[in-house]
Amino acid sequence: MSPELDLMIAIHLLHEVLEAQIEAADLDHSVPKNDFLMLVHLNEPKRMGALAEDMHVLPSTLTAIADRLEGTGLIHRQRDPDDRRAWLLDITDKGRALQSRIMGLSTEMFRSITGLTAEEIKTFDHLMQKVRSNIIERDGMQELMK
Amino acid sequence: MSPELDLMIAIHLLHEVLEAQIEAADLDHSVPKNDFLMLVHLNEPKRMGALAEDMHVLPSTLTAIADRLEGTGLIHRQRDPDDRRAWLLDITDKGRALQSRIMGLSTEMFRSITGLTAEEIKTFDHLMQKVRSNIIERDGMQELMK
DNA sequence: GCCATTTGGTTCATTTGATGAAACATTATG
DNA sequence: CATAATGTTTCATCAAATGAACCAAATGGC
Repeated sequence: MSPELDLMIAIHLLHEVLEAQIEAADLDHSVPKNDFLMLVHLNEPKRMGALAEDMHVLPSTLTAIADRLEGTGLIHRQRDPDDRRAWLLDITDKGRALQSRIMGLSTEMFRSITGLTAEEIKTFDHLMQKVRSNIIERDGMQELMK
Repeated sequence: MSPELDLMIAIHLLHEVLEAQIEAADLDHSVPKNDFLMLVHLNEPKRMGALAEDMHVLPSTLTAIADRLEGTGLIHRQRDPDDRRAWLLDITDKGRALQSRIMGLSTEMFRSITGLTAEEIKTFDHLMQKVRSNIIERDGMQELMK
C-alpha cells in the first residue's frame, strides 16, 4: 500500500475521532456535529454566501445550519446595510461563550487524541498550512475553468 | 486561534476534498462514498464484526455496506467454517480490479490535492503513523474501562 | 446433555442532514 | 426601464447512520 493511500486512511480515521470527540464535548447536545464548524468560521460577521463557500456547502445547506444555530441563540442574522437581500451572520454572547469553550478544549483534546508532542504538532501545522493553501489555490483554478 | 484548532479545521478540509475527489474518480458511480473504505480495509478475508470495528461503524451499518458491495459484485460473503453464524467477507476479482485502480489513482490524487513533495509526504506519513497507533491504543483503553 | 446467556448478523422504523430545483426579493446591467 | 444576475429561502427527495428487536448458532454452568 502506498504511503499516500495509507495517509488518506489515517486522515479519515483522525477526522472521525475528532468529530466524535467534539460532539461528546457538547454536553447538552445543543449543536449538531458540523454546525460547530460555523461557529469557528464566524470570527467576524459574514454573509451567508461567503460562509457557505468557506465551509464548502451549498447555500441551502447553510440556511439550515444558520436556522439551527439561530434557534439555539448562538448566532443571529442582521441585514447587510449594503445589500438588503443579504444577511450578515454574527455570533451572540452565548455563541461566543461556546466558541471559546471549544477553542479551550481543542488544544488538550487534539493532543490527547493524536499523542503528538508540541514539536510534532508544529511540524504538522506547518505541513497543513501548505496543504490548505494548495487546496484553496486549486479551488480557485477550478472556478476559473467554468 | 491555537495551532491545534487550526489543524482540526485543516484536517476537516483535507478530508472533505479527498472524499469528493475519490467519489469523482468512481466514474460510473457504482460505489457510494464511504464504501470504498471497505474495499481498502479488505486486504484479507474478514468477519463483518472485525470490519465494523476497523471502520468504526455499527454492525447494522456494515450489513448495509456489505449488501451494496455484494450487489455490485465487488465482494462476496462466505460462511466462516469456524462459526456458522459468521460470514467471511472477501473481495471478488472485480472488486480487486477497482481496489487496485483506487490504489493507483491515490498516489497522484493525494499529491495533486496536497501539493506536498515526496519528502513532506514522508514526514506526514511518519506523523500519522504515530497518531494512528495512539488512537488505536486509546480505543483499547476505553474498551477496558467498560 | 440441557437451559441460560452471549455472540454474529440482519431487519426495519426512525432520524439526520445534504441536495437541487424553483421561488422570491433585491440589485446590477444594457 | 426591462432583463439578467445575485443572495437567500423553501421544499420535496434522497442517502446513509442509528438503535432496538430479532434470529440463529455457540458457549458455559450445572
